[in-house]
Amino acid sequence: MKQKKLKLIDDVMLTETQKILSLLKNPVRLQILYILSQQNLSVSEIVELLHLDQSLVSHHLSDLRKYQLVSTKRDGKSIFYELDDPHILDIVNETLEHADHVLKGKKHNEK
Amino acid sequence: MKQKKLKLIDDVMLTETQKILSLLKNPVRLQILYILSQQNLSVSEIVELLHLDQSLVSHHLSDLRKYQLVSTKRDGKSIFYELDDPHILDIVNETLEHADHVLKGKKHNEK
DNA sequence: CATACATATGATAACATATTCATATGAAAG
DNA sequence: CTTTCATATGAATATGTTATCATATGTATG
Repeated sequence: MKQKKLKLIDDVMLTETQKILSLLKNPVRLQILYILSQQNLSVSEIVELLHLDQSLVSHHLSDLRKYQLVSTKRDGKSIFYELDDPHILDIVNETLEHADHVLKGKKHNEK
Repeated sequence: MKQKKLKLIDDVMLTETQKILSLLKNPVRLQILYILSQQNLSVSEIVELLHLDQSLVSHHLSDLRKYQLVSTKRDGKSIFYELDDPHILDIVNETLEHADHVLKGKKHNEK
C-alpha cells in the first residue's frame, strides 16, 4: 500500500502526554482541577465539596502537586490549593466539550 | 471560608470524559490515532509502523472501535482503519501542545 | 474445497492505579 | 510545652489496564 511519510509522536512527547492524561483521567482529580479553576480551596473544603475521605483527597492532591498542576499556600491552619498550570484547563475544557457532544447525540455518527 | 457556588462536573459527563481520556492515555492508542489522522491504514501497516505485535494492535483497535473513535473498511484481504471522530484530534492536539510546552521549559513555572 | 493470509478474540499473566486504614507531621492555641 | 486541628504519608488491599499467547474467524486464491 502506498504510504506517505507518516509522522509518529516521539517517545518523550508520548511519555509526557501520558502523564498529563493519566492525571486528568481520574474523576476525583478532574473534579478537583475543575473546582480549583473556579476558586482556590483548602483541603477540607475540597473534602466537603466532593464528599470524599480526607486521605483520598490528600493523595490525589499530592499527585497533582507532584506534576505541578497545582501549588499550595498555607493560611493559618489550612492549606490552600490553587491551579499552577492554567493551560491544563484547555485540555479539560476541550475534553468536556467533546464529552458533551458525544452525549448530545453522537453527531459524528448518526447513521 | 467564603465560597461562591461552585460548579461540579456531573456524573454522566465525568463518566464520558473518563472513557475518552482512558482511550487517549494509552501510548499505543494515541500513536494509532495520530497516524490514522494522517492516513487510513490497514492493521498490518499499523503493526509495521509501530513495530508491535499484531495481536496487541488488534486489541487496541478493537477498543478504539468500541468507542467509535475509528471505523473499518475491508479492501481485499486487508481491513483499513480510519478515524471516525475527527473531533478527538482536538483533544489530542491540545494535549500534545501542552506536553510540548511543558517539555520546552515549563514556562508556567520558571521560578 | 483446502490452504494461506489478515485480522480478531478469549484467557491468562504482569503491571499500574485507586482506595482504605492507621498513623505521622507540623503549625497554632491554650 | 502539650493538646488540638488540618493535612500528609506509608502500607496493604482492591480494582483496572496492558501485554502475551494460543487459537478462532473469515475472506481470498489455487
